[in-house]
Amino acid sequence: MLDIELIRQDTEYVQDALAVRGTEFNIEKIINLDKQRRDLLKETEGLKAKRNTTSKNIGRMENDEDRSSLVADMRKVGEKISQLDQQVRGTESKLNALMLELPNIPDADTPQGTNDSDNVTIKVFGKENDFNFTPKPHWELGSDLGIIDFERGVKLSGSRFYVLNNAGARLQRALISFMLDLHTRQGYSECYLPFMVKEVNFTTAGQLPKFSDNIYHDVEDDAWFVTTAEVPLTNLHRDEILENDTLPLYYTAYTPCFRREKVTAGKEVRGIKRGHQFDKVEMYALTHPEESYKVLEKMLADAEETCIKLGLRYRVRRLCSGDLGFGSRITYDIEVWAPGCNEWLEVSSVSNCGDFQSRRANTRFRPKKGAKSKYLHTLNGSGLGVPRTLIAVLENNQRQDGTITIPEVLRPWMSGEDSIG
RNA sequence: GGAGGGAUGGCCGAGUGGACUAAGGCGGUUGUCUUGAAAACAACUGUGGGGGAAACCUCACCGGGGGUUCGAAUCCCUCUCCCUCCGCCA
Repeated sequence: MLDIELIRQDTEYVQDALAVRGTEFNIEKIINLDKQRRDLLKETEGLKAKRNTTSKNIGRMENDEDRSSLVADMRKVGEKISQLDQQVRGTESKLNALMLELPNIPDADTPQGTNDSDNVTIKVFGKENDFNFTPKPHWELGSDLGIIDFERGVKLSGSRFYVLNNAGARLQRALISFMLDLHTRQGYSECYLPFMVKEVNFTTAGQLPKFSDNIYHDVEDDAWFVTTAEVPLTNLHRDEILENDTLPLYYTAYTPCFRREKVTAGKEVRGIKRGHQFDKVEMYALTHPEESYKVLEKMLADAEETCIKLGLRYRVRRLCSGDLGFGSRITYDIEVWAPGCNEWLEVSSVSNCGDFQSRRANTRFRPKKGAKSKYLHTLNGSGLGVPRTLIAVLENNQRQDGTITIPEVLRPWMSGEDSIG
């Protein structure tokens, strides 16, 4: 959510700043509703003040005649008030609905562009693996080794679901444990979250109202399946005022992620790259406004370290304005190289949302004892998406005979074994 | 799923239609006293919105929403959550 005061006072700036996202937004309508709201408030509150003092006087009055005449007057005032209140409510809900549809203002450092081809690669780390054979894609490796079962996944749940067996299942669990332990050492506190949350959590995090098509939910119980741990984490401190010295707060959490993505079958969804259910370890931070850019760099470095420790070749890209997420001001993507699929796979998105989510969530901090509370900044970053990391681990560590070398850092969770197959 | 009991400020807790401008206590902040601290005493001590250059004025908020009334923490309806008991259950 943007600051209505900013929109009011610097309308042109907001209009221009949002335009770089490539969509038009009706700021003027918001300005008008805001004006209308304040005018109505002035009127209705004046009447309420009058009624309050008069009602107090009525309680003290002895003279029945004066009394009943005032009561009659106030009855009329009351009718006018409830009429105006209704108008206020109507105006506010219209205004709020429009405000919720405005995305965040991209940071000055976010490059302008229209789609992912305009994203800017700022770093490539690691050398290309020197295979003296043609590396296989993971769907071949996985099927041959009996660790990924696509057919039975489809039997159970339909297309884009799979079953992991034996070393495949263990390797995924190893990755999750490795990531959580690493992030804990990096200063994040681990938490286990509900995988179903109420609708309001999605609005707060900025996934609703815009992305309702992508979320699985049960209407009867107001239970919405998380699309990312970012959603519950954004709401962990909803409606709270945090003490100054508790910031920054760092969290890490593993959750499955459920997404009703409507991507047509084909190269984009081959293998385990894009399922309706996938695991992810998330990093999240709540910070002072003036610290969020420093924390953004820390979180990027922390996500990179995950790739480095796993021995994966990766690149870092800065997303352009047209590819930027709804709530983000600035985002780095990390992509790892998968030699079997022959492509870069996005395994992490690290974003600074500024106060966009904290306004929606009403999460504030108090800069000093007795001072006015302020909205804090929130950041999120994957650390990392598990299936794609698994793909990269399998494809990069394959040997000519189809077996896999298990990366050293994962062996503690693989009973010390050094290979699969 | 059934029956009953609850929800009041940072915390405890009083409050059944008009002085609630929410008692009292605890906690917190500041001050007096003190070499310093403790104790004692005193004052202050919620959130958000609107107006205003500011001082300040004003509105709303006693779990959420709606209603009755000139006037609601208080009465009515409804929802949520918590507790106790019964049933069911991995």
